[in-house]
Amino acid sequence: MIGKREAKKAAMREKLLSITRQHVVQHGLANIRARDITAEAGCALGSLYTAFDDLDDLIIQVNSQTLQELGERITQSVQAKDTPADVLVTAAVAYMEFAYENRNLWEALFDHKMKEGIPVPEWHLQEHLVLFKNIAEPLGVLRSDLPPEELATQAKTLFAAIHGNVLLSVQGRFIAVEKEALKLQIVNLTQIIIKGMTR
Amino acid sequence: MIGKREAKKAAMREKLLSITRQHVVQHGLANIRARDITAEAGCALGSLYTAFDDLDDLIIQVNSQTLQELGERITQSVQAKDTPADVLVTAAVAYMEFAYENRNLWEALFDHKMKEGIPVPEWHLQEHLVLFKNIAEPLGVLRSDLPPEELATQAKTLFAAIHGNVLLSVQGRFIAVEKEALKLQIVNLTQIIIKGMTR
DNA sequence: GTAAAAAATGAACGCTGTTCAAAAAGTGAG
DNA sequence: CTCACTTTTTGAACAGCGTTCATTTTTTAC
Repeated sequence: MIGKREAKKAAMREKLLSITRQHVVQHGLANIRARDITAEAGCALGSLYTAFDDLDDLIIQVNSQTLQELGERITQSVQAKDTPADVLVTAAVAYMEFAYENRNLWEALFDHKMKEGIPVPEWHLQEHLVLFKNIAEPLGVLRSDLPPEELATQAKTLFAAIHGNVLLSVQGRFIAVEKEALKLQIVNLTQIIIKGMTR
Repeated sequence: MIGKREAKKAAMREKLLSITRQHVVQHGLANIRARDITAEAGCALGSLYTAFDDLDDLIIQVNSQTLQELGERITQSVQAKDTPADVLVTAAVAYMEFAYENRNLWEALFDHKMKEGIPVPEWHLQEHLVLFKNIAEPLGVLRSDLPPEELATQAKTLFAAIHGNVLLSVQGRFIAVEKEALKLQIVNLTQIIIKGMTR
């Protein structure tokens, strides 16, 4: 009976993680409580701290999952597209749709702040790069004249522009909250920027 | 000696407000504590709750001030500009510079969340409209063919695109943190979108 | 079977925003 | 000025939070 400890520990981590994820989905990041999570998991309050460093750690794990799913969703959406412009518009729409359909998970990605002085672990920062993964390449096809560094900057600019629109819309700030209206807006903006960038 | 009560109450509000504002400037929204504010004001903890409804109310007052200053800054920056494109680029740069030079105040505008179930007061939502005030008009000159409603949508899209870039940069997410680099990026993006929108 | 190692437990700690009974201060009439 | 009344100030108290830690329980290896 070797490895029973590790198995139980891994099972506990998984249980706490999935419960936390579901809690974020249903009640949002702001309503995550250590006591709620452990109560629902049927374990003691302290067990959370043998499975994870602290709540920040636990939430980062949730966000890590979300980023992976988001990345897969975007990658999958651009599979059948052939023109670079098509890829970019499709990726932007996929991003927007994911945010809209998984509002609380998506908001947690950007609302979560580490406690004072503790930096976000490097491996998790790296995970955020999936957000550009599908942008830099098609943009490179459109602008083969640009040096890689400049291309990366433009890709980030494009992403940030789309992100800003999705953000203000999902938050219900100023912008239309309706999904279809936002989709049109995102397609419109993406095309505008592509045209502007490839002139 | 009439109105001494009102005067003291107003003075207390002003004192707590300015101290809170300074605290946000120096330590950020996340580090605002009722006990710190009242201690620095030299009054009892409970006094905060006769001057303001709660911490959310106090923070909204700070944000209200910030929005007013931000609005004035943008309005002032576009005074001498004559072409619509010039106005838009200048306003975008002014927005970015304000965010950069008043990072904590600016972040508080978008980081602050009301407690569960309590909506942001309508008058404060209205204050956010200063952010477009200087966008819709010059855009209307460039696109006199568009109906007002469509124009408003485009203005919001433009603002959100710029906002997204400023946000990710100020947060140090992905994008360049250097001020001059961001400025170039903002000018570039704004021009791209103007071109794309006025084709 | 037994001793060492790891994990689970939940009471306790320190901090938070908010409340509220009591004390203090301001107000207006006589 | 005095006195009743109203409003504000006060800070102890409360409920809730994340986190810690001595104690107990479980797992491991011999």
